[in-house]
This record gives sequence, C-alpha cells and structure tokens, in this order.
Amino acid sequence: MEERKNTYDRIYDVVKRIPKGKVATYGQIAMLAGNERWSRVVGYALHVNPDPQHIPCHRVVNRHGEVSSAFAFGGGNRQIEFLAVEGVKSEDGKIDLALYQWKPGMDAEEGE
DNA sequence: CTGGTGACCGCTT
DNA sequence: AAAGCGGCCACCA
Repeated sequence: MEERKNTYDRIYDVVKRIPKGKVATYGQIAMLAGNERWSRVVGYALHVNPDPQHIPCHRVVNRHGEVSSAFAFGGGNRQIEFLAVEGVKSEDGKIDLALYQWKPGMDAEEGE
C-alpha cells in the first residue's frame, strides 16, 4: 500500500537523505518531495522541525547558497559553522553550490 | 470557508 | 549585480 505520508513527512524524509558534507536548496528538496513549488512549505516544515536531531536542517540553504536569516538558531550564523565541520566550507557566508550542492543519485549510482 | 503568514523561487526593473 | 514584486503551496485563527 502506498505511504499516505503528509506533505511535511515527505519533506523531512528528503532532508534526512542529505548526505554529510553536502547541502541542498529548498527548491531542490521541494522537487524531490514531489512539487517544485513547495519551496515555501519546505521552509515552513523545517520551521516546525519536530526532530531536529534527525533532520539536518542546517544542510538546507536557499538557492543563493546562503543560510536564511531567520535560521540563526542560537544566535548568529552558527549554521555555517556546522557546515564547516561537515566539510562544507563557506565563503563570505556563502556556500559554493557548484561543489557542495547534493545531487540525488550520487549515493546510489556512480558519478563520472 | 476566508484571510493572513512564511527558514522560497523566478522574473522584471 | 542587487532590489522589488508576484506567485505558488500548506498551515493557523
């Protein structure tokens, strides 16, 4: 039987799939979740973040490769610090999506 | 059901 | 390049 998951659960599932050392954009997650236009819903879903311990919301950035201002969970862009620990280096507070943006399938299939 | 909001994205000045 | 505006979808009162 199909998993009648709610919109949020699907979003959380995708976010949890983000490998360490990689980042994904809200739009990317939205598309993987099922609808590309859920970008705002994705942000809202992470806002409620029922399981931050298993939901690496800090690996989620906007399409500019920058963390959201409203994030600052704890004060300041501490989120960037976490990414640095994961191996994702940021420049001027911005991440190079060309190098760190997660691509679905890279962990299931060999890249070139 | 209606109105308002939001951790966004895309296009247009 | 940056800023402004609208559009899209889901949730809350």
